[in-house]
Amino acid sequence: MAETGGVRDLLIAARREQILGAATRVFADKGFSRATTREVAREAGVSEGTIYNYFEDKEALLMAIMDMLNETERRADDFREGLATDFQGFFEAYLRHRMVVIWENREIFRVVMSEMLVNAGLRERYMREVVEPTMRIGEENFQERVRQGKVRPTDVPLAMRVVTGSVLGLLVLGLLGEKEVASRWDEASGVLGELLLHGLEKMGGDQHA
Amino acid sequence: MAETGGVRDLLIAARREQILGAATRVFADKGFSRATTREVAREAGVSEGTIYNYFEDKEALLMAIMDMLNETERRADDFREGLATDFQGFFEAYLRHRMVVIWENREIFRVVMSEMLVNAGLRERYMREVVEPTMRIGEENFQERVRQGKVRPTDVPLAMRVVTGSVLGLLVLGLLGEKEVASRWDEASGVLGELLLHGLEKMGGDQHA
Amino acid sequence: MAETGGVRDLLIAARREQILGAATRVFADKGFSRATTREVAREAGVSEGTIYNYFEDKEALLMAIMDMLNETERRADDFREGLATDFQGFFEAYLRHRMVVIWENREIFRVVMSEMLVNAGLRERYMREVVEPTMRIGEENFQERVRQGKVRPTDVPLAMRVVTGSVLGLLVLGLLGEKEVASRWDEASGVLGELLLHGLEKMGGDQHA
Amino acid sequence: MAETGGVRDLLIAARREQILGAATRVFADKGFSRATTREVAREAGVSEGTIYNYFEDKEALLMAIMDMLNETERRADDFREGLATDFQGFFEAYLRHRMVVIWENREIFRVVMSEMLVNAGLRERYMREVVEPTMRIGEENFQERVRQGKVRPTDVPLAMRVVTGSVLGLLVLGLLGEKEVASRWDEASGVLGELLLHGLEKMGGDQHA
DNA sequence: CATGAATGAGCCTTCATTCAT
DNA sequence: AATGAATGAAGGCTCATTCAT
Repeated sequence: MAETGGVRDLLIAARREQILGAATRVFADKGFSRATTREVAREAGVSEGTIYNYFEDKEALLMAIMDMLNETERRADDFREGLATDFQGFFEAYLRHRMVVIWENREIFRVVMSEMLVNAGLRERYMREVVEPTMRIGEENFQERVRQGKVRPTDVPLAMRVVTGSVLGLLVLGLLGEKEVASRWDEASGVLGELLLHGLEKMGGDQHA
Repeated sequence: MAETGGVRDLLIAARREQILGAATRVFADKGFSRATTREVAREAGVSEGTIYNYFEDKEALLMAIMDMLNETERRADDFREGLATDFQGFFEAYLRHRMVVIWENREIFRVVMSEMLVNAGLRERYMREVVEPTMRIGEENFQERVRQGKVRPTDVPLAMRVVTGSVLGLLVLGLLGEKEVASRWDEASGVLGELLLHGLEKMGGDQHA
Repeated sequence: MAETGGVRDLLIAARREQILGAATRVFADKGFSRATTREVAREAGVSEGTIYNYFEDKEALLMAIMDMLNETERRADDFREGLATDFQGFFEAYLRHRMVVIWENREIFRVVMSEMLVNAGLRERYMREVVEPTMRIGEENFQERVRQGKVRPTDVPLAMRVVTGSVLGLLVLGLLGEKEVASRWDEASGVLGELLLHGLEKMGGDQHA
Repeated sequence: MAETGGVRDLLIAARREQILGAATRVFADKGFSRATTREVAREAGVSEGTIYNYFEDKEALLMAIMDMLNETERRADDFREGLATDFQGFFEAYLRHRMVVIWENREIFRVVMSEMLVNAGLRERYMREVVEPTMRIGEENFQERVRQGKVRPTDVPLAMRVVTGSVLGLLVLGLLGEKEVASRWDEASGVLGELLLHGLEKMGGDQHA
């Protein structure tokens, strides 16, 4: 009986995933509001009624998609641990990892970001649950690096936002279909790391002159 | 008679602006699809029917908002001209200017970006009309700077996207309500410029060690 | 002053006709309900507001068109007078005349008939003002012919309807675009007269056997 | 399972009929354009949305009503077969039958005819699908009768239109509410047959004199 | 649990009519 | 008298949600 329940739970979870995946695809294609439950159902291969056995309403689908994104972020953050020594190495590896994970989940980002931009409630929830914790941890790390003298003394909070934002901005460019970014995503993290670490300007000299 | 026509044209243009402003506010608040023409009309202080005397349909409102953004971008680009000498000075001034303009038009960006993320047609039009031309000009500029030896030799196309993306990403963070970015936008361009020019890493070397 | 008034009246009448003609064309093309006052105005070469200086509302346009048809019928009826002698000659001439007049006004019939079929009020008014008087006069004429022994004794009221109906039916066929009827309308009155006077059946013959 | 499907199909067909009947009544009463889907729904005893589960749009209701009429005509035409001998008997029986069928479906005719008069597309479809085939068959029949010497040599195409038109005209008179025709429809076919077969004119000849 | 027909609230849009110029 | 911008009521249609099977 317990095992039957276990199997059933697995089936239920699988069905949920199936519907959620379909919803992500349809929402990404049409946008949340323009997407219809009918099309989500067709894409998932179930009837419209079935969706309501797994989700309270259409909005709950969006929330569940957002939760997937939170999961992703949280897992990605685990990466930060145990990387105490080499700053440049850490930074580049971190960027690379984050960008890989983000790109894999880009369609989820697409849906969630599109809605967040025009939905204050969603936005606040995302900021509170995802961005703020991430920022706080990042800032601490950052501050520590400054204290260690590894990083140029700067406005840590804003620098943190610049780094985060530059990754986010590349993602957005990619989601908008920018061809260079979309086709060379893997290389982009290297260039981004290089710029953020060493800057554009050529060493040795001619600046300010 | 000519003046009457002139006055009339002004009134018509003003009415158009009035409706377009209202649409921008409502769309930014609710999102394009959730926004109703009724609410746009109320916000604009006209009747619903009047909207349709100035715009073909609801989608045309979105397109007109997008056109405002195109205008903005085009005017901002004029800035690039006549700045041939000091790279660092040019770059910082350019960033500052772009960021001011972008932030002033942030609600327009909010609406357009939200829709573009999930509307392929809009996206392609924006890429073709705004992003690609901007990128092309920027790349040429960039390339020239590299040739002049002012800028570290790098992957110019991707570096260009990184710079563009970092501005875009800060904007998105601000639009998402990130408090640091939103409240210190003016300072952000300085930090961004510093990072992009000189990098995070402290000079004189302990990297890799 | 009186003459100025006369000239003015003529201008007013001409403008009325202009609008009414435009309305007839547009209504005939789209149907009363689908036609818009805007299109009537454009077709008439006036502004929408002007229509309302000449007609109470859109329905009044329809009523005025119907009145044109009443006029037509009344004038056509004058024909009946002073034709007392030869039945066959009278009948054929009458048919020919009626059919010419009807065909000339077919677009008016098109509009009015289409609306009457689904508008009880209009229908009743038309029956009362046009059909019933016509029928009454026709029946009297008919009855007299029977009394004179010129016409086969028959059910005069129904025979009257059959004659009227056969003309009406040809008109409807023509309005529906039946090519034979539409292209050979002038010949149709002859064939109709022949059939109604002498019948299809060959004389001297094998009927009933 | 098969039977369940059968029952479901029957229910679906019944629901379709229910909506179509309601649409016919409402359209006949108000005209297609003035009729509202809301009123059709109320008349059918379903919700407005349900209409759209069975018909593409409001126009599809009209088309389906027209199809009912096509069906009717096609079934009525079957009558023509196997009636080879007595012309007068055939003709009278044919008229009687056609008129009964037409009168039974008069409200369908009302709706369709009203729209056809002012809708070229509908008109052409009806001419092509219904009138032209009917005319062709009728003409052949007619021609054969002439060849057999049963029918006075005449302009067969136009004579065919006269016969068809006279039935159509009586229908229109009836639809317009002409009391004699409406209340004595059954007798009308007899009078019509008599007139079309033998004509109005008294035999034994005072014609032309 | 799955289904999909039924529902009806609500949206975009049209258009007859008004009225200030 | 002519104009045409403004109005807002009303209609066709969509779609999230419910529920009987």
